[in-house]
Amino acid sequence: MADKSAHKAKVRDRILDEAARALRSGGTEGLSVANLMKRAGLTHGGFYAHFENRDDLVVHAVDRMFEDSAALWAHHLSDDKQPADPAALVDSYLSDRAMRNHDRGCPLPWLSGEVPRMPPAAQARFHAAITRMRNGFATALQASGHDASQAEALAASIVAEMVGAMSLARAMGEGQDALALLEISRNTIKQRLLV
Amino acid sequence: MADKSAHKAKVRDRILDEAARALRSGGTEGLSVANLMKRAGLTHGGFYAHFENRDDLVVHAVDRMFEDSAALWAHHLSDDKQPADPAALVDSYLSDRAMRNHDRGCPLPWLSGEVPRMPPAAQARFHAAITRMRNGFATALQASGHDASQAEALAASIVAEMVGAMSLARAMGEGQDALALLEISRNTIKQRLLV
DNA sequence: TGTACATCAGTGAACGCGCGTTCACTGATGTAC
DNA sequence: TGTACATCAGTGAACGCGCGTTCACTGATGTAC
Repeated sequence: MADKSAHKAKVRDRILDEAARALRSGGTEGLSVANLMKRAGLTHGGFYAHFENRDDLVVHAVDRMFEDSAALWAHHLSDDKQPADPAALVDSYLSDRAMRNHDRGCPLPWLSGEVPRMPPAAQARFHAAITRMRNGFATALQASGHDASQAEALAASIVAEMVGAMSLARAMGEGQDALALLEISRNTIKQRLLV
Repeated sequence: MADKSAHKAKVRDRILDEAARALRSGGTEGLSVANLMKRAGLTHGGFYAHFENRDDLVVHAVDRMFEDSAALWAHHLSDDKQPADPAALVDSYLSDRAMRNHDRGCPLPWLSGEVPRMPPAAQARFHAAITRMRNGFATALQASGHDASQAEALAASIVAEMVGAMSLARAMGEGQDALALLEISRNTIKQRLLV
């Protein structure tokens, strides 16, 4: 029994992992049940042993996406072991690598426009994730010497610029112009980080 | 003959207008030929008298969207009649009204994530439109006293923040928090506009 | 001016296809005795 | 320990549906004489 349910949890995990990647690179509408199950090495009928329906999957896949990107952020935010490093976070978020890795990292630049068409529970996850990002960045700003009064507004503004710059880089086709735009934003934001 | 082709052009225009609105609020995948033609008061079969296929429509609808939003921008950029007013442009771009009007205005915050899945010709339109926005804003900055050397980078950074702030506002559900985020970005950007 | 013909925007039935979902089934695994 | 039974993850055929596209047609309009 224990073995059986552990196996099931593992398979569900694999499906969610594939779903989170497919969602990022194909959008909500680009993710089909049959395709997803094939990617996970199963047939489509088995899907309903793991999820109530397609919407249920989308909600959990959105959760998974934000867990992944929260882990990336955690590297640069302060905890017991290390001090906060907002500049490194900016460099990482707006890196050439992050632009090219469509199926990893923060989904906001790719999926924001589709949020209003997602199931309500998934929309709530986006709201929560954005709030978490803003708060995390604001805390890091305070830890590196910014006034509490301005840290919140500066964090919101910078998070907006990061998401927008990455959106535009992708919309420009990820070529030379896109790389140049990312560099401009990295530099401009790091300038704004100076106390 | 003249009457007939004038009529056809008018109908095509109506289809494109509906398509541009549907594209903004429903995304590329949300726009179906049958639905669109019904909105335009026609049956789906007639579609192919006006467009080669669905991709052809998408390309022209993207053109139409950017024509619409270029007209909005023109109000605030310098020409023979008026001086440039970048602050007014920012207020207008990030207004509560712009957030709520899903089917009008600049499509970048809604559609950037879908660009890689659009027909190549439509992708090229996005690239061109982004370049036009950046250049227009940079010119306005120079006209209001910024050094040529920094105007370009500042324009790119501000355009990114505007697109990102509007993306996030929509992704947050357009409620109180979204409005607050827009206000923060408006204020932060206008601060950055000061020479 | 009136008639016969040509054009072509628009109609609506039909197509093949992929979608989300259902369901009777299979067969490996865990449990009871 | 060995056997009989129950469970249930996963299979694969089938469903109804909306999609993009095709095509034979209709009927209003423009042209030729």
